[in-house]
Amino acid sequence: MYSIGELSKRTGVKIPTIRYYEEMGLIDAPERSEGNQRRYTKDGLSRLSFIRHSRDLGFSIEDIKDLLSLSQHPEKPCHDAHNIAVQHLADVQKRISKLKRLERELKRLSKCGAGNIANCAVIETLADHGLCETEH
Amino acid sequence: MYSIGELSKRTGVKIPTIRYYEEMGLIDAPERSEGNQRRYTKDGLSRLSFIRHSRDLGFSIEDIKDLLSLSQHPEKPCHDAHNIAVQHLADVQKRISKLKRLERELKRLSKCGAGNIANCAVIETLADHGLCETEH
DNA sequence: CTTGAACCTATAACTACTAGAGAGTTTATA
DNA sequence: TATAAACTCTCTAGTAGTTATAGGTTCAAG
Repeated sequence: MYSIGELSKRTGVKIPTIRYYEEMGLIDAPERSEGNQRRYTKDGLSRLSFIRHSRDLGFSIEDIKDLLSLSQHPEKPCHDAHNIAVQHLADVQKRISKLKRLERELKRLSKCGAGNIANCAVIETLADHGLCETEH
Repeated sequence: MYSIGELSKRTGVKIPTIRYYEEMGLIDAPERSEGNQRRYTKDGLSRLSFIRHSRDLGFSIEDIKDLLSLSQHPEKPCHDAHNIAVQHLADVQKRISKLKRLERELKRLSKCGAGNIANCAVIETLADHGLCETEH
């Protein structure tokens, strides 16, 4: 049996976040001690690790709910889990290419040689989208 | 003079968002019509464009406040604007490399050949961080 | 003058947490 | 066994940057 603090240390998930996950229905409400404190089993620990790990990989709470309920049914086909991962991969790739465009723009922008605001490329570029090299 | 709806169409910023920016002090409260509706000038339009453009580039509301007040003082040196942009560039580059690690992991993860959940690499990997190739 | 679109304020929801107050519980040590 | 330190409890509110909703008012065209 782990207290919430121990669970937190073992998984790296902060205490209020664990309680938040409980409220959101990601983890079951655990048993309580006589004094009403949460007491977790090994199962609770591994479920929270799963969540932690999924969050690290950027899955949303909703996605994780789906993944968790899938993982509860080992006999089912895994298209669904697969689809969630592939969809998420697509999202990540979209974000990467958007950020790369942004990086190019900011690099250009930060090469400002002017001495004062009046001729500063940063301000000028922000004021006028037409000066941009790429669309965003 | 533009109504809020016209301003919204011209800048691509949604109406509630414009009102939110006003509340946050990013834009000045504009004059009102006799019936208490907002009426914007060309200045209001270009200020909002500046904001829109800065948000597109991922600057925070606070950064934009600084950039706006800098742009109001053309005689000042532009180190500050420059610093904000450079700092932001560093953030963006950090985000990119984090996402790329994630992309690698997800690509590996989504190549799941199993037929059912029991052997599905997606679920398995999420359940056990030890199976990951990279740190995250 | 009427109608319908656009506008007003105020409030709540969203995501995924984090922080704080004030009270109760558990555990380690004297 | 007493007490103090550390931990946990619930509840509320705050974060960023919007978006949505409700119930009412105003504007512009026909």
